[in-house]
Amino acid sequence: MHHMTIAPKHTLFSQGDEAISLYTITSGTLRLHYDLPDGRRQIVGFAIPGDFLGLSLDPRFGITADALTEVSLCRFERARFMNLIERHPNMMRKMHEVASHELAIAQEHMVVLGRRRAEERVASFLLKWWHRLKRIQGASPTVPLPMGRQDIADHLGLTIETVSRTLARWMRERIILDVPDGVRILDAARLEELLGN
Amino acid sequence: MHHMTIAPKHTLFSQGDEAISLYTITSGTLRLHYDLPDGRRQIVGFAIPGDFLGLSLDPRFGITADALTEVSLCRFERARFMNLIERHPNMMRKMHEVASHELAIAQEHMVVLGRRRAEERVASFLLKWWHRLKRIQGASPTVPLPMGRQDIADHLGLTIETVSRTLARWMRERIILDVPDGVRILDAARLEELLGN
DNA sequence: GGCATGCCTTGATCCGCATCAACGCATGGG
DNA sequence: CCCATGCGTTGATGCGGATCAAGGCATGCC
Repeated sequence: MHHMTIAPKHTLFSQGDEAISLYTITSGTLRLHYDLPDGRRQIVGFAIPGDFLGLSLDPRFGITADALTEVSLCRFERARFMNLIERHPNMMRKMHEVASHELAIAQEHMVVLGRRRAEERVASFLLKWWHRLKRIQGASPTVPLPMGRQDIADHLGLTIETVSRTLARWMRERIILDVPDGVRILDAARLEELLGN
Repeated sequence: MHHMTIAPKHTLFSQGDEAISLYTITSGTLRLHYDLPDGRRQIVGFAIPGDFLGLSLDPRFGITADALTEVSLCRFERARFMNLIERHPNMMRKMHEVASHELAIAQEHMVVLGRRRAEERVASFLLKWWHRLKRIQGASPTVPLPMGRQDIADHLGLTIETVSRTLARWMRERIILDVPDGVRILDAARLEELLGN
């Protein structure tokens, strides 16, 4: 086990790399994405403190992880970690719990990508991100957005223009307020409504 | 542990149900879907013999599973199963392997839903389904499609019309051949090409 | 300062797929 | 048989979001 830090825009691991390590994040945000050879990109999620990376048992990473901010994390040599953990059923159970919870999250995101309209997608993203950050920064209505507009677009299956226009409209309508490096949520109820359950 | 059978169009479990059981499929096909209150539906996957259902540790099912064909399966009382399995690290490890593999599948499907065009989506579906069935029915170029066109559409984030037109075009172009309850793949290389890697 | 670079915004236009509509065809029940 | 029902196909039209294009505004380097 070994502490480490990576700088913004640097890559922790890439899709196809041998998955010899496993990480837990202690500070910062990463984006997790799958890249197509022609440049199209799908961000499958963002990782924040408390999250695990590489807990899959596949021999290679299926996705790329890179830092949006400065990121601190603990790195474990995987073979050793698995060895250790297999002696502790509770730990193993916990790992499985985390993995299967991530599966549920992924399935919900499929609904967003497959069946929701642009505005619903952005509302879904903003509300989910906000709720997720509560564990870290409490219930503040100010939501930091360390990812750029293009990242949000690549997470939601939209273009940067559509994301930008949607947020701009909400600012005009006083649903959100533009603040440095994020937004402040003024009318969460309205956002829930736009989400359309 | 207990064998059981369910009839086509019948529901095994619904989203929100208490997840007291866990299943392994021995024959037949199910669709797994997430429903929005307004009727929109996302099919997150199809389950075939060998697959597990309900191995998540969430107390409730996040999705609905219903039978497309007659389905046979083994049902386990979950608490008992988990109790048993925690004494067997190898089993637990296997469960985790299955869950994390499903997560990888789900992430790949996000790319399809978020970043691929209609024709690529259908090609992706057809090829993946075909490869998956090889484990069951060998390498035959005849692909049974127990799911209807609407199900394919709801899996791919398209409409039934787009799926129907795409398959019809491929039939005209002799890429596939219409056979009862499925299609025969005549030109797999062309499909791979249409997938665009 | 001047200029380049990266990121975001805003407007105009376009197009891929959804929507709307009609029809075909099988199955089953009276 | 007739008719209803469910599912798939096919064509015509429309629209939501992509694409194309231009400009704004930081930041940083020379």
